[in-house]
Amino acid sequence: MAIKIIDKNGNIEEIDQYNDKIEVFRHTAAHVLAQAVKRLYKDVKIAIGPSIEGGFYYDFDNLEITNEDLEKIEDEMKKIIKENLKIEAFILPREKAKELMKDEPYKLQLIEDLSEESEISFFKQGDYVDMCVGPHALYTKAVGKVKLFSVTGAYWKGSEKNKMLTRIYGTAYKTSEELEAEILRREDAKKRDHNKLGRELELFTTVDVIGQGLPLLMPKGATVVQTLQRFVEDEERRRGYLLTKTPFMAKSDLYKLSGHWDHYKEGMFILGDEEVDKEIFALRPMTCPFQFMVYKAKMHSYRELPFRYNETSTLFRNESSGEMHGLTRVRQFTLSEGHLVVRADQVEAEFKAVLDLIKYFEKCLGLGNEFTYRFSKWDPNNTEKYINKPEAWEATQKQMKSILDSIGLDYVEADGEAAFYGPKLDIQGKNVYGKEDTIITVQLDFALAERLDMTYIDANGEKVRPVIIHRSSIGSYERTLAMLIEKYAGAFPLWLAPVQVKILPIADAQIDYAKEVEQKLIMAGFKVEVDTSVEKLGYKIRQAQLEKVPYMVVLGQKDLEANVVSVRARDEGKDLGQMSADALVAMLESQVKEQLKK
RNA sequence: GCUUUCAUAGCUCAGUAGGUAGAGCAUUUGCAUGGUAAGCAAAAGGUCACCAGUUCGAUUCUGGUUGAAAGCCCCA
Repeated sequence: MAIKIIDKNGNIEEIDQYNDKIEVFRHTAAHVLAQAVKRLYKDVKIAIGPSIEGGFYYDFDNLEITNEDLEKIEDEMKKIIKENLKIEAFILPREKAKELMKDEPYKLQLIEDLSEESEISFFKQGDYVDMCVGPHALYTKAVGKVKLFSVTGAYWKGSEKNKMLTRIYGTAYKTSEELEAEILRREDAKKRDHNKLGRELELFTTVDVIGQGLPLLMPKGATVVQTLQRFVEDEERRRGYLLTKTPFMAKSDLYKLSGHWDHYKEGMFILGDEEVDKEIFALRPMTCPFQFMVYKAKMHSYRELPFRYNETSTLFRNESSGEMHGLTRVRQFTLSEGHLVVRADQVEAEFKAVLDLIKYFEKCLGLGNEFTYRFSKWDPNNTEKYINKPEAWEATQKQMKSILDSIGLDYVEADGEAAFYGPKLDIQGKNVYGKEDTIITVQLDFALAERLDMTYIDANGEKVRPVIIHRSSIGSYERTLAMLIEKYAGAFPLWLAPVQVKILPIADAQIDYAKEVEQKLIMAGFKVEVDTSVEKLGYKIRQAQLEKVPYMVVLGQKDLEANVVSVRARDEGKDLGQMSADALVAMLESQVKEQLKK
């Protein structure tokens, strides 16, 4: 059955499928929400209410409610939908529009932002009129089933300088089955949330008296990070990287040289008081200037370049208090951070090699499909935030774009997301709730070599400025761990699992044998635990499953006598039967090898 | 930093309309148990996040601090 929608000029279109224009119905749902709020609360001012991925929201001023009130508003929305109000579109000239919206200060501001000659469109449903470009459903019944999720604050026009409004989030679907499925999906996402699951699996914890944004990796979490770190450092060495270990802090002089003092001071932990102390220090928020000093410690010939420095680098950033979240937004984190000092003619090849390394890590972690690419450019109007050299920005961005295009990378462009010294390729990951974070970044830097007076001697004996590529290969270990927890719902692939094999002796008589098998697996490099409790086997298996251990080894009298082990795999709950301990080691080794295949 | 909500045992939560608190799971002990998804019993465990105020008395009311959740603004 066709559903009708109406645009701002009053044209009516018939569509077959609700889902083809789902954003239209959700946008209309936002209007229904505003209408419901207006009916229930006097003196509320409306701001804007668009459809967004997965739903819609509407912003209000002068509305003080809590989550408990949402049910009441939802009921009013259902009533409006049931009333099946007809939606009418009309257009007014600017002055008339202002007259109509005289009691809606936010709408008036929006009118002010529009050009003088523009005509302004309105949509009306019953007693409610909203200024809006549409289109909308022709009748409120077409909105379908609605659900409100939360009430939060949001700045007017997205600027912290403006007033904070009250935002209500919700969603709409054609049928209640689809709506129920979405609610279930959201509940399921909660179960994978690294901030919950990571604590349950004893990967990390936080402590009030230690502070916000300072998670503690517990033995299991630390083991996963250690596995990752060894893997990254070994692979980088194979690819010609040179390891550095540089200080976690420096005098302010260093950051003044690099420009971080001017551009990033707010984000740094500063030790000492500029007014009082002769010398003040700051914990490092990036490794760049430290590794540059390693380069500068001696003269370099053009023949030596490129230099590829990497460091498993602990960084400190003084994030504002409302930002901290689990392992994804913290004040201290460890980044696989590297800087390549290259000649201009090497930029392209080195940039591509960095991407190749990143792709390899993505593959081994199984995160390839989770990522999207963002080409982050500067904002020429924001000279506060960026080094103000328009020609250099244009040239560097052009070069980066051509490299990205030449390897056929699928990316989106974003203005105003660059580093202060150059454009970035950001590799973005999404958490279980759809929120995006930068996981890995590669940056082309035209500025810092000059600021820090870095040079090499070219074939003519002249001093020349190198180009610098800033790069991470796996991102911050904390944030990557969070991605992995959510991707695998805690059931890590064998090579990453903090406990790879759990040995379950059936009775005390097999404990010595269990220790023997454990020793064999440990010597082969595997992470093993023996369950020495006196519980029944079924109970032990249940525990191992809750811990999401990849392999369980059951040892009973029969196994001991035959000198074999009975193996169960976590995945698909497969029973692999009896095998010798050596065969088990061989099986595990080949599986790890397969998982890390180039 | 801002808006809203919140903080009771290791975890999940109940409770006290102001008189210092309870359950399930986990832990410990005893008993039971050689074989595939939670055996039975007992014990232990809490300055009810912290600091003030009101009160004869505060875990409960008020204010502040710290920490947590969702979102905004920022950001790897």
